[in-house]
Amino acid sequence: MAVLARRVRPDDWKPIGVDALEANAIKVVRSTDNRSVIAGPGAGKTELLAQRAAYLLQTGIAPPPRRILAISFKRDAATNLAARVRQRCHRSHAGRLDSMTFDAFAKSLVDRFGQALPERWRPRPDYELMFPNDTAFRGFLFQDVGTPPKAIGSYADLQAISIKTFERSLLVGSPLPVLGWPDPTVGQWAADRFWQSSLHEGKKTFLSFPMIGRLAELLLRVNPMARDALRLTYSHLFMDEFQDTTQIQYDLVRTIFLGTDAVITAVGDNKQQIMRWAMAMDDPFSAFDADFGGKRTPLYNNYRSSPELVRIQHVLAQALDARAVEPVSKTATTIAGESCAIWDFSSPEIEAQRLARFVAGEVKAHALGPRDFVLLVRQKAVDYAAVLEPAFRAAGIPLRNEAGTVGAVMLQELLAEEASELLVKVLRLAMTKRAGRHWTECQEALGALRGISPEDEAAQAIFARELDAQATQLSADHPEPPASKADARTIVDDVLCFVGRERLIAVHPAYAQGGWFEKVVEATAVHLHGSSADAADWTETLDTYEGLHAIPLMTIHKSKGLEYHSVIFVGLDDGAWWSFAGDQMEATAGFFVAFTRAKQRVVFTYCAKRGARTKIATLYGLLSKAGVQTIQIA
DNA sequence: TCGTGCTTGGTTTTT
DNA sequence: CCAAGCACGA
Repeated sequence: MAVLARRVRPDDWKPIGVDALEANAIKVVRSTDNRSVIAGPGAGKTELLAQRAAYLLQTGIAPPPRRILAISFKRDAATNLAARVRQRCHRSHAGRLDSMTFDAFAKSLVDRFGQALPERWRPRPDYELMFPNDTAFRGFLFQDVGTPPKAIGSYADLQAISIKTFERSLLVGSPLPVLGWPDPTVGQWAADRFWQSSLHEGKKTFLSFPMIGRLAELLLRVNPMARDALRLTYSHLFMDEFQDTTQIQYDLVRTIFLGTDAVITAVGDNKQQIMRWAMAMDDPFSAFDADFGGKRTPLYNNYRSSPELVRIQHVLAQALDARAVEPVSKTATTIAGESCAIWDFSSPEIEAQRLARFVAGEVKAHALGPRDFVLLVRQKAVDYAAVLEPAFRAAGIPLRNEAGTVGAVMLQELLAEEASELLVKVLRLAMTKRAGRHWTECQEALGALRGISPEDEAAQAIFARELDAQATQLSADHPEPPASKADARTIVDDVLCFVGRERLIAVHPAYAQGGWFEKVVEATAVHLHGSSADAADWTETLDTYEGLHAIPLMTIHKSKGLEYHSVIFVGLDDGAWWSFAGDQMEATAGFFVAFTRAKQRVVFTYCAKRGARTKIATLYGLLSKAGVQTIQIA
């Protein structure tokens, strides 16, 4: 018998798990109208959405059986929000939040209703995903597309179309015309050829995510039943990282929710818009305010960074938005000395050695872990890793390139994969002592996969016994960490056998596509073997696997949404920032993102051997304006 | 086969 | 901006 969650009266509702929210945050949490929340880094945007979800669900303002749809741009953001709501709410409440990425949402619509599309736009039910690159589009435009009919245009007209224009404007730039383009230009004719051949002319239908987004919008436009089903389902919509919204995503939301009773909350930060290359709209907040009557509600607190860092951040923020308001830091300074400095080194080798010694010293002196630090670079993390890694190893701190690849998968991506997470959970349970915490985690994760209800105590007890037996068997079969790659693969296969390959694939649609599952499984084996190399036992192997004691190295893009005690940005020079002149705003936004990851300290390093600092003088100018000093290190 | 000079990619999300 | 890869001529 399920325990029912008690409903709270709106007046009695209090934020959960936080001391206080600022006035505007409370207003948004309790809002009954559409809001655009523009707030800087560390303002607690995700926390705000989690609190609002709790408020709507616990007070019944989102009345059952209606649900909340939370749309994020990245997978980890979607998972993160769902996890926070689960922490704060009863299962029966948290279960009425659908937190997913835009792409997952659009794909679910095409999978559910796609067969109701008019024939010319209907994908085959067994369609496959494609990730076309410039080469694919070039091949299509210069070869496969053929010659346009005379009345439409010439081959030369066709050649005049740039790849970017074709990919972004013609193919998916605007909503699809139900009956096709009535009087097509050459570009529209070519786009239609691409659509038709992708949909109907191959052995299978192949669709990219932007194409899926456009099909989802079309199917809701022509199929009012499907559209009304969604409108009925969702009483509230959240949109995270709204500054990164593309026209495709925006059009889809507009088709579903414009003119309905759904209450929309969009949160984001224009100053962190570093995804313009991925077709993010110029100013999605203004479009939202105009179309949906969104009411701007800024947040003024910064819960992440020290007052000194917030002061410097504001100097950078003003370069991105002249009207930016300086946030109020809610975090105390805990370090002695400068919060920010530029360190000027004579060679990359000396730089590596000094940085390693610095981090090792700080870790020792101030009870910090390697994970409190991050090494950020603009690009080419492998090249930096090659120089930094030996120095950090010598100082007793392993360095890990999060953007590095194991097998065919990027490390950061692999660790977020369900297959990899389950592997670690099962191995921790089976191979390490005092596995109490791992026991609960394992039982929850595997139980969910098997569809065992947490309330069904009898089934849980039977499953617990099976889990115990399997864990004992695993540790008997593999008492030591793998000595070879083949060994590692056997262990991974044994664990998957127990977890249930089919179950895993059934729950995660991505694993049914192409060869992704096999790639992930192979990568886990490769990484498991690699992690056992210098490890004395299973605990050390699994710690290394998860990178628990390693300092992370990553690009600015990968660091978005993360936070660290100390940020060390390596390579503030023209070389790394080659694209600065091309799009100053986007580059400065990247600089801002890097800076704002830090809670207490930011160090920039420079080395003349890597390049000059004339092209990015503006960035140095901003730091100097904020009073940041350059220190020569001999 | 080698040197020269030109083009291109790098930062990258999504099942 | 700079490194790598390519085409082309000697």
